[in-house]
Amino acid sequence: MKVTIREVAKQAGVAPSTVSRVIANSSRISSKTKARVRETMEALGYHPNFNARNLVNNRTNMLGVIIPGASEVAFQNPFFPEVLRGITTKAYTAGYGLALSTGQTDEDIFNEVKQMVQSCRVDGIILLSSKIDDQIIPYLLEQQFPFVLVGRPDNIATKNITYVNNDNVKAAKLVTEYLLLLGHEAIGFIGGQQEAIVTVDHAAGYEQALHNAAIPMNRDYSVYYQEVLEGGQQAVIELMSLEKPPTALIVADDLMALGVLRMLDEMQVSVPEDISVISFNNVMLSELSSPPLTTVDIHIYELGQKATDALVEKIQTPDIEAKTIIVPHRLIKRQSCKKLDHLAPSK
Amino acid sequence: MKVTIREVAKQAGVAPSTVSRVIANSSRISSKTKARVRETMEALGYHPNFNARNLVNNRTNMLGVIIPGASEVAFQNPFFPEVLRGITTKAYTAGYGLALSTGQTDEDIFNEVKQMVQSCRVDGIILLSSKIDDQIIPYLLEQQFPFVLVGRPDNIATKNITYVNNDNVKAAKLVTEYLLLLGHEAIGFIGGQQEAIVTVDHAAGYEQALHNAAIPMNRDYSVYYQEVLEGGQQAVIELMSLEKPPTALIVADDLMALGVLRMLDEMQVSVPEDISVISFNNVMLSELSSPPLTTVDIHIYELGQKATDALVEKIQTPDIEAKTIIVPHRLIKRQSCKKLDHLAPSK
DNA sequence: GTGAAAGCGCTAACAT
DNA sequence: ATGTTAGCGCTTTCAC
Repeated sequence: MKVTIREVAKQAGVAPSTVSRVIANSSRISSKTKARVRETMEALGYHPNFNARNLVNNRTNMLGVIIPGASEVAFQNPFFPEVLRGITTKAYTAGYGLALSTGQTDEDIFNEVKQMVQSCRVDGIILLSSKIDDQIIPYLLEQQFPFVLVGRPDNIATKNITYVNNDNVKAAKLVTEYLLLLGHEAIGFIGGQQEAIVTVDHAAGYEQALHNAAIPMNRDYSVYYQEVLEGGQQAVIELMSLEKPPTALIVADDLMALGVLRMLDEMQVSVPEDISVISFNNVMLSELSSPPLTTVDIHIYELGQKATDALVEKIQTPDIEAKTIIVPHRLIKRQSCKKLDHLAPSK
Repeated sequence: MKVTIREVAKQAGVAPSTVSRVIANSSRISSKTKARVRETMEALGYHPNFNARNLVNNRTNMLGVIIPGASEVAFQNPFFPEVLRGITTKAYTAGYGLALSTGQTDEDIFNEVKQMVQSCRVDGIILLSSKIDDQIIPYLLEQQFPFVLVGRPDNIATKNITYVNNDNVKAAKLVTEYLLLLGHEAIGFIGGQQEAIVTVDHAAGYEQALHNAAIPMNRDYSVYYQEVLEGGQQAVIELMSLEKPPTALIVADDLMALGVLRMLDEMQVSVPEDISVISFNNVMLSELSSPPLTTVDIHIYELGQKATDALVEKIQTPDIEAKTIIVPHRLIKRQSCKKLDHLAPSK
């Protein structure tokens, strides 16, 4: 059936070990033999058996990519395809294949990770965003298995974790300060799922900015929704029915912001005239909404690339020390925010 | 380092083969031994070595997923994450892992496919959408390697290809007829990349409908763009600057339609009052645009699921004959289409 | 510079 | 019902 190293050897009149050395391009094989062997490999259509190599080398040249929570849900958000793009390009150039997690529940996924690790399916793992009380990270640490995290660990103090993240606290602070500068004080905060670390960080940045501006926190102004699209819509209902509704909204994610815009539109509240909206991620679609969204570009693609680079490095240099890579963010001003009216010159 | 089958055997006082049989849950092992062996496996933290198994079994329990063209570009479109979701769930329940292609150029990808096949990296392959003159399919056929195609083969007559598709001709016809019913005759067609089979089918359906309605084709009304977002925008410029611009637009994809809406908005052309827009896919976002898009739901998620089911079946029953699975489509009427004014009762 | 042989961890005859 | 043994296809000492 499949052509093996022995047949190549026989055909080329050398020993199997020689063929193996040719594959590895060993320096102690005469270029003449190399040429001859390569020729027969070509002629016979030889391809090394991946599993046999893996078995003896204890390597797979595969990277595991763990999509958190339900990939079911995750894939609804352009964040994941976008990191995947970044991962993909770097994995390709580094010569690694990608194995995707398929589990839907946290438990399934944890089992998959164990599988990948224990059964030598992958050489390293990329964890896409972490949640509070995650059990995967401690496990990987204990196993001393190479991995990188996109996002940050629950407890920053935890040593030996290489992660690639944005400074989400600062980004949220920036966004809040921007709205404050525009004269808004009643600023609503629509966060993503509460267990997500990014949500925690966003909330922290938001609070810091308000605190620095000496604006008292209004608990009613902070709401959290897991569902991206419906979440945005429900959040608007919740916030806009307050006695004193906010004049500006910080939204966890562009997609969620689209839901927000939609609901606002239905309520005949116009953006940015009646209310300002700002969000995070700068997903491709954010410039296509009406109005185009003011948002924070977090360079998702780069997160994926940097994570992959770091992982490959870690695999190839096991003793390398853990790194923290912070990808910068950037405020993209478009048309969804406006100075609060009573501050406008016309007043 | 890792604990092997021998150690479990020794520890449990049995032969390695017995342990192997316990793993396979062979019926000819006493339940007493099974229990004992399982216990020691647990105690020692044994996990079977994936590569060793693969080597002897010639299976990998992995499915290759080939993202066409540049995954770079592909991932910008929600279509791929969405099929992936479908694939993911079914792969998980069937006990298969997923290996993603990472190549960016057609050539890279073709090499990856060859790798996957020749080096026994995967048991089967899912091809996500096909192009004209694709070289992968002939190769896979020649190798007699299990694969399914999402989309349809270039030449339907080609035998032995299992594929999962929509009836895109019919869908495009439906859409055109719907617009005709609304009184539109000047109907623009904004297609995706011309080499994509889906584009060819869409164009065919569009032409059929016009033909049946005895409306002469206006060549200027058909334009093709590869880029999803900018493509939509450019297409609008091209079509709207015609002497007699269309009163309705058929757009290859929801995302592209968002680009179309955006540009129309900039031109102060209002949808659906001034022009009707209809598209394909019913991606989650399509109901969030303003106005919400009338579109054809092609059940992308189901395409992924069905494809995976078919592939798994094919792997497990190699001699099964090729199937064609057509996933039904459905017109989702929202607010982007309207009766042409001169037909309205007020006229 | 090249060959012979052992072994990676597992499974599947073939014994018993 | 369980043990023995021979490989799967490759790499890698160790000889020469």
